[in-house]
Amino acid sequence: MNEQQIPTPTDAELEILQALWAKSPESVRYVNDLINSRRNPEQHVGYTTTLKQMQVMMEKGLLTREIIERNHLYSPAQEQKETQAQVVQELADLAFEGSAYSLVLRALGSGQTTPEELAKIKAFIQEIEQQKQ
Amino acid sequence: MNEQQIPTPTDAELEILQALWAKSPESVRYVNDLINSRRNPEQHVGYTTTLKQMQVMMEKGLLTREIIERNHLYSPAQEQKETQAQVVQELADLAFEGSAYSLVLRALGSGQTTPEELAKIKAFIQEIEQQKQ
DNA sequence: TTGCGCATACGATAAAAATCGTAGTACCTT
DNA sequence: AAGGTACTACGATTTTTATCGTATGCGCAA
Repeated sequence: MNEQQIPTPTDAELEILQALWAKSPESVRYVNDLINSRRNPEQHVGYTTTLKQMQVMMEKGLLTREIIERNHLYSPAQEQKETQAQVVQELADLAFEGSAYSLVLRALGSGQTTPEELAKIKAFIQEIEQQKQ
Repeated sequence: MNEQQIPTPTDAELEILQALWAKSPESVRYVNDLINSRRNPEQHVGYTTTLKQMQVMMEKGLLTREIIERNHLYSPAQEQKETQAQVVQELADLAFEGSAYSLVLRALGSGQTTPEELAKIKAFIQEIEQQKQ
């Protein structure tokens, strides 16, 4: 029986997860540095803030931890794609009447995607269509 | 000069916007009823909660208001598609390293889209590709 | 004309999320 | 052995978001 029920991450938690998706297991120091390297200096976040955040995420079941040489190394408890699917679904519910379809249209419509990416998306759709038969 | 700088809506605010995208201008009563009709009774939200929320949204510039026969009717200050593009971008930044492309792949990958929708998405991509030439 | 129903205003509170300060501990360096 | 450095634990605070209670005003029906 799957009794987990992992909550969907908050914004700050997603930022941390993103760091760990890039590389894990990793230390709080690594995560904190990476996050701050992506922010402008005015909104740097303190080390203990990230630490506390990650401790809370452990309790929530969002992260796992291993202790190596008295250092704590964290990893995401879920696969990246699972979490991503979860947050996309949440946004779809909140702003697109639950329709992943209209979310996709909007994402494509804002012109951020390159021609190569468009081609890959088409190819991906083909794949799905094949499978479904 | 466009001096607006409208903040991106919170979750509760998106719920309200969704109601007004369906029909506007409309009253607080309408919005509150619609929201509650989509929730299970345990988490119904009080009328004054929605009212207050919408008043705050006015101040933030998310809604506009007109007074007709001493009733207040609200409308979204932005087009639906603008706001939607905004929140998609935000989610992309937060969970997809800023890439709308990988967000789209994930949305498509979770199998919520029907064959018809897939076809329409392909068609839409064609359109974009035409335009770009 | 009285009072009920329905509306808005708005301060207060509650709940959730994010940030930080301080203390404690271990290791290394001198 | 003492001091510096780097780590974790954890309570407390701040900030943001969400919810609500109470006061107040207006129109309509009895």
